[in-house]
Amino acid sequence: MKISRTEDLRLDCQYCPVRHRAICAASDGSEFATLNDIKFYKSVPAGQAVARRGERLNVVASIVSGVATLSKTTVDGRMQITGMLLPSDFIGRPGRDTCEHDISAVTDLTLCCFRRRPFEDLIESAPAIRRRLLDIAFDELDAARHWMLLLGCLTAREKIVSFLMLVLRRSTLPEDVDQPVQIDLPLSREATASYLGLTIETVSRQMSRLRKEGLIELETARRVIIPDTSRLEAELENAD
Amino acid sequence: MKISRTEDLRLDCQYCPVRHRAICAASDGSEFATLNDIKFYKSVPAGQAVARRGERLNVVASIVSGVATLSKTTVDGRMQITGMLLPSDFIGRPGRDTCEHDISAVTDLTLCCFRRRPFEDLIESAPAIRRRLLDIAFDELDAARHWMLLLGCLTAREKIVSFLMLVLRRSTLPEDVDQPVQIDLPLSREATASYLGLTIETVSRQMSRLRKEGLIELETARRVIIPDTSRLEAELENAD
DNA sequence: GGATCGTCTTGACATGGATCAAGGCAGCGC
DNA sequence: GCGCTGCCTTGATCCATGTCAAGACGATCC
Repeated sequence: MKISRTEDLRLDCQYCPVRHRAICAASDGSEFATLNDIKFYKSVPAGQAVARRGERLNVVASIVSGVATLSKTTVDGRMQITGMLLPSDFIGRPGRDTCEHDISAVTDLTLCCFRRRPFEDLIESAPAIRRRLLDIAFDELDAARHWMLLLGCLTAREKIVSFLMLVLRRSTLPEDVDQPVQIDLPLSREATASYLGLTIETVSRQMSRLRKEGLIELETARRVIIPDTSRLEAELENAD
Repeated sequence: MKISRTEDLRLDCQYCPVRHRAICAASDGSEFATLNDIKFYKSVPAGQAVARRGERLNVVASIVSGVATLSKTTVDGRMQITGMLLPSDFIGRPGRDTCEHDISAVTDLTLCCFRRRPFEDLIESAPAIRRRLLDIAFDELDAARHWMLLLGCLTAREKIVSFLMLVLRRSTLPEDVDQPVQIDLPLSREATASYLGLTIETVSRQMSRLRKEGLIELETARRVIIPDTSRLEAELENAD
């Protein structure tokens, strides 16, 4: 995709919903002003590719709103989603001009973009951004390795529960603990299956089973109610 | 593990076998001199833990020689090796004082260590080190995500072939292409199984099958001869 | 309402890899 | 030599998950 400037769509950074978690989180003063100055917003509609593997990618970006996936596909069509990108997550790699993954917009997406070259220069001169970037990279690395444990060792049921807990953690926090919580799954069954290294049928069956056991309720296929968070989490007592 | 200074064991960096691939690769001049100055070597015997998950780790290090693994274990004992660390690979995380993984010496290990705090300071003042560190982190992230494709989508046979190709790539380069190549597997069957998300029996069976098909020869269980590299690689035509 | 389409669920069956169990083989101490 | 011990291989069997197939459900359009 050619990412081009979407004029006018420029929220002032100080009102940005991901101000305190994104790449800019640790910046203030002139660093923050510079970021505010050189950023530009970009919208990507649901279903569209943000970038494809091997493609040139001359921007880096933070997700302001929406959900995207990182994925890889074998030549015969098997796909693995290697990351689910939620608001505040970072896209792109400074110092590398081609993209290692397919990046897809799962929902409509708002990206806060920076042209790669100026951003790379900024890294050199802006210590808070640089530290945040390094921290983001290592956090992502830890998360990826943790996901390897899930893919390599966990059962289908444990994978599903892990996924639900992941979505729960990244959701807007429930005000009351021990109250029933409602979460909206960001991914379709197909994408969920691909993320967990399962098939769509297995995902569906395990969800049904959790429902029959009363661990979750399914208001719709994508809207899940968790009556008792701790009981669901207890399903992971052996995993994790 | 308490990593303590091992005096006298201080090779001059300019003769270091991993000089051009490790964290120091991009450094020269005063940066390089500083690294040379503050580094200390540490030996870890085969089988011993370098660090355990959750443990405090006040050093970062490069592997000078030997092989180590990163792994995670579920409470009920299922283990996933999340990384195989070979000479020049980096251990530790600046900005974080506890270790996310179990790190084990597979063979006798020589580590080139830096105390974490001084190293963190160095990152701030030494641009080449900082850039190299960022690059290492992103490379590791790409590798981890690529491994997720392997764990989630590949068959046992494809996993084994991928592993053999990985070892081949990281081995001392064969002078002649299209000549039979001999590789020594750094991991036991058990560790290999854990790395690939398989059982030891499946690893053994797939190795035997590749042998019967003439794709590999097994001089011993750990020493593999690949008569025709391209034929083995062709086994991955659908994967990867 | 009915037709259509995409997504999800459910059932029946197949199978790749796990599990359980036995034995081989090399290295080492005696 | 002999008996360990650790690691690896092989065989028999099982089972969790994949595969194939049929519907169910909800949204949208007419």
